[in-house]
Amino acid sequence: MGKTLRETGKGTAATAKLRHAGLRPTRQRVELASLLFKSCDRHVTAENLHDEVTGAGVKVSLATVYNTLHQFTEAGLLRQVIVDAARSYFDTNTGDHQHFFLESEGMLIDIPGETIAVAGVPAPPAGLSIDRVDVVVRVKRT
Amino acid sequence: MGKTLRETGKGTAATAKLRHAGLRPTRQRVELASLLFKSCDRHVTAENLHDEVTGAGVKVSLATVYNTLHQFTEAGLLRQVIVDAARSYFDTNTGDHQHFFLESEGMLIDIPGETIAVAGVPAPPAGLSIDRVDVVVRVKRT
DNA sequence: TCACAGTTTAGAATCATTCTAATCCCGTTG
DNA sequence: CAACGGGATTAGAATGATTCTAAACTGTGA
Repeated sequence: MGKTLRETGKGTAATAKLRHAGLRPTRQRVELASLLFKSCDRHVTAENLHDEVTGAGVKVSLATVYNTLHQFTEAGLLRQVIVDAARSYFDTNTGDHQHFFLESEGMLIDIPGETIAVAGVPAPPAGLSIDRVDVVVRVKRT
Repeated sequence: MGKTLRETGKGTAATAKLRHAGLRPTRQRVELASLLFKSCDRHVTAENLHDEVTGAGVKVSLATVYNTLHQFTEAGLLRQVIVDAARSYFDTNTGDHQHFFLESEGMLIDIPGETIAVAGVPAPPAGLSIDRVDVVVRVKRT
């Protein structure tokens, strides 16, 4: 206990990632980035991540978690997934892919980008261009 | 002014639709159903529909609009569309189809069901079955 | 080390939506 | 046709996620 960032090695990777993204590596951002990017393909909500970081004994306000999630998203480190009217999810996988969504448990599962093919998307109405195509496979317990 | 439901002919169609759905045709529900199903392929939010019915000089509370939208959805008369974290949309087209969504203006546009083909959806994890596949084509002004 | 612009934060504020409990009214019964 | 009973409506409070505000704090370049 009482280990510093340097001692745990937490800082290095996360700090570099933040600097690359043009974000000042503050204690809170480094802490959150460490949690988010330690493992791959994570799906978190603000509340969710706040509990996690708090549970790890680190003091970060919920407002900062919201701010940080949005900043990471703008910086291209995260992607926001809209599948539930009740809350927003953030996905550490920013590449081309889709999702299974189990609403009853708020669970998201990645589907690799090459797996699903969407054909026949019509040209959008005049004056509009396609930003991206989202596919959500809604599932339920059998 | 001062026309009754019978005189305007509003009641008949909407009333029948409500009865079929097993919903008691109250003044508010008939009024809302008339607005919703007068034209095809409408996309409304609760606030949205409340303004419309209020603007038409009919007094319906926002709570009732919410209740009614959910009841209509459960009865299969409407379908809820989740594309925006900020609010819920309800679609009078309950058939198989997808959407263009212009977030900046909260505008939804139907894409007929046969138009888009989604191939390669993997089998869901054990214990889960597919409920439905939603495709949202997010567009922006050019 | 200093200063300052960018950050964090507690708490208030906001927004959509839901809940509550009282009142109302549709449809049936007598 | 009036009474009744249970579903429906409603105003207003409550909720829950998210955002805002204004003050306190902290990386970072000089």
